[in-house]
This record gives sequence, C-alpha cells and structure tokens, in this order.
Amino acid sequence: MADHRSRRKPGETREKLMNAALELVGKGRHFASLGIREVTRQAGVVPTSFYRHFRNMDDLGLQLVDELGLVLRRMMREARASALQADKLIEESVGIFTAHAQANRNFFMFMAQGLAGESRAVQDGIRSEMRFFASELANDLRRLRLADHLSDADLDMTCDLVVRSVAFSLTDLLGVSADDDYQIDQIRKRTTRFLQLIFVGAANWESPRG
Amino acid sequence: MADHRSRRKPGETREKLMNAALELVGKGRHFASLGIREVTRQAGVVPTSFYRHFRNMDDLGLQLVDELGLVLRRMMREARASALQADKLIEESVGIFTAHAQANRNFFMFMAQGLAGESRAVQDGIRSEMRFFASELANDLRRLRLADHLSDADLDMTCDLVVRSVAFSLTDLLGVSADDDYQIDQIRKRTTRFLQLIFVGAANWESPRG
DNA sequence: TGTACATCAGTGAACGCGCGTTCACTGATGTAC
DNA sequence: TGTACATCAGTGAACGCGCGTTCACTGATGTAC
Repeated sequence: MADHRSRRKPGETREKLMNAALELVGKGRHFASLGIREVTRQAGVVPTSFYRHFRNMDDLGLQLVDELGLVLRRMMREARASALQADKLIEESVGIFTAHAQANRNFFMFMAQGLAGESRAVQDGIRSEMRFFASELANDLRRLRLADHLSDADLDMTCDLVVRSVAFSLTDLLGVSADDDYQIDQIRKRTTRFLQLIFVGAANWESPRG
Repeated sequence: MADHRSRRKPGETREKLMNAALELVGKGRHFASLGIREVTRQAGVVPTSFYRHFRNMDDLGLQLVDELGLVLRRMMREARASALQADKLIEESVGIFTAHAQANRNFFMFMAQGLAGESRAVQDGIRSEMRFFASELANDLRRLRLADHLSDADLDMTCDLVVRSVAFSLTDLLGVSADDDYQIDQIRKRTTRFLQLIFVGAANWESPRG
C-alpha cells in the first residue's frame, strides 16, 4: 500500500498529457486557451483519462511548473559544472541558457506565458522559481568573491535584475524560429551585453542614501 | 461619402466591445482565452454585432494594440512635461509610469499578456511599441546631454534594457491588488533602483572590444 | 504457489451547454435630386 | 424643403459542433491468505 507507483507503466499517460500540453504551447498556442479535449486528442488518449491525473487544466499547469523547476535546476547545475573563468562567466552562462532554452523550447515558452498567465497559482509558481534562481546566483557570486563590495540587499537586487533580463530575452528567443542561427546569435550577444552593463553598474554601485 | 464617421453614435459599440475585452483582461482573464460571445455579453450587446466591427478576436487584439500606442504616447508626453531635474529624473519617471499603469491597469495588463501571447501580430505590435518607446527615451537622453560618452549603439542598448526592466516591473505591479499602496510603493522603489543600477552601468561603460 | 479480492488506469457512450457563425430583418442616418 | 433611395449598425432566431463532465464498465496489476 505504501508504494503505488509501480503499476502498469506508471505515469505514462500523465506524462503524455503534460507533453501534449507543452507541444501545443510550443506550436504557438497559449496555455490559457487550451482545452481538455484538445490536450487529450494531442496525447492520443480518450478525454476521460484526463481526470485520472488532473482535476482541470490549472492543475496540469501547476504540475508543469514543478517540472519546470527541475529543468531550471538542471540548467543551473550545468552552468556551474562548466569550467568558468571569471572574464568569460557571463558569455558562457548566457550560452548555456540559450542552449537550454532551445532544447526545452516548449517548457520555456510555457514559462514565458505563465508570467502574465491566467492562473494566479501558476504565475506565483513561476515567480518563485525565478526568485530561487536569483538567490542561487547571488550565492554563487558571493562564493566566487565577485561581489565583495555589495551589501546583501544590493546583491539580491542585482541578481534579480539579471534574472529578469534573461527571462525577457527568453521572449525574444521564442519569437524567432528555432533554426535561425543568425538571429539566435544576435539575441545571445545582446543578452550578454545587457548583463555586462548590469555588472558594470554593480561594480560601481554605492548603496544609496535612502 | 468621404466621411462615414458621423452616423448615429459613431463607434460606440466598437468601443464598448474593446472596453469589454479589456475589462475581462483586467479581471484576470487571459486575452487568448476570451470568446466572442463572452465579450459581447460583457459589452451588453448581441453577439452578431461583433462582426460589424471585427473579423475575429485577433482583429480586436490588434486594434487594442493601436490604442495602447496612444496610451503610451500620452504617458511619455506627461513624463516630458513634468519639470524634471536630472537627479530626480529616474524617480519621477518611474512614479509617472506606476501612476499610469494603475490608471490604465487593463491596458497594461493586456500589454503584459501580449508579450508572450497567442497572436504573432499582437506580439509584434507590442514589441514595436516598446522599441519606439526605447528610441524616444534615447532621443531624450541625448537631448538632455546625459549620455554624451555613449555611442549610439550603446545608448540604444541601455534604453532597451531600461524599457524591458520597466515592462517586467509591470507584471509585478499587475500582480498586486490595485489599492495595496505599500506593495506598490515597494515595486516603485525596486524599479527605481533597477534603473539607477543600469544608469550607473551606462555611466561607467566602455564599448567592448568586439 | 494458487486463488480471491481490492485497486485503479483507461474506455466509450452519453448529457446538456455555450460556442462561432449565418441569415434575413429592422430602423436610423446620410445622400441625391 | 421634401421625398426616394442607399448605406449600415444593431437584432433575434437558428445551425451544427466541440466542449467539459458523468457514468458504468473492462481488464490489468498488486495484496492477503
């Protein structure tokens, strides 16, 4: 009774449904406009099956946010693992980000949509992932002693701005076709310069009077 | 025959429909999930009327983008008109922005949604408004001689980043209740600091080798 | 190891409903003479 | 100024369709003894 998960092919249909929703989002549909029948059709499953796994589309969205968290954490781990020299840190990180954004296009598209989505819960979930990401980034910068002159609050602000800028670049990235290498490279360069500008600001920052 | 616009109450229903869509968006609905019957119901009009003014919901969305342009231009004019001292420029501008965002909550909510929306045309329209806004900002900074050491390209980049950061703050702003003055003030302060950080970066920026 | 039972994912038929869209009509306004 | 006509926004009935959701059923797997 303790472990239900090893029946049949566990969670197979559940995954099919979540992937189907992501595929539709990847095709340009907005998550808020997806219907249960549409998703089950895309998954090759009878509509009734949906209710075995989710209460409604919002519920499915929330579970997608959880998976999104895993995707982001994997990306973060990879960024840390790559041999980072301080002077190439920004470029390499942006490169890893754009690579992941392309590899998980649908996931990131869902994330970009969710930031101003219909479900408050999904919205909060995505924001919380972004906050987590920003705080991890702050930890890393402290650890690498790249932010010694900044107060905790100022470092948090900087990292928040970095994460936001990258998230916004996401919407650029998702707006161009996945094989338009030239445009993708342009976006990568632009994002890199945004972050460089922010870090120049941080390096010369003095805590304001107020 | 030249001027059709003075019949009955010209464009009255058209406006009602556009407002109805904005109201629904303001209530938290996502534009992509709105239906024709829903919008006409909200507008207090029979469903058939819709087709007298729009081909479909996408068409209505595009016309909302046009109006959004007017709203943004009005905001820009007001920001310019207010007596701006250089040292309070950022704070005052952010203040005007948050005030407008609250006064036109529905419009800005529509804009935030449209950035990752379903209709490519709406998306492009909003992006183009943002680009226009950024270029006007660049003009102003040149005129005020606040960016003399930056190349045109670097100034454009800076302004782009500013506009993006403000746009992202928009999604923060729209996430809190309209009368939560404390939170709104927090967002205003945070946004101000973001912009200050960016401008400190710009002030110390040297065009990169590449 | 074998048998009886509980659990649960997946199925297919059926429901009532709201959707987008069409149509022919009405009545008000503007235009021509 | 008056009359006949064209234009067009708004109406209400009707259509066929896909939607979300329910139900009773099937059959596979895990559990108890």
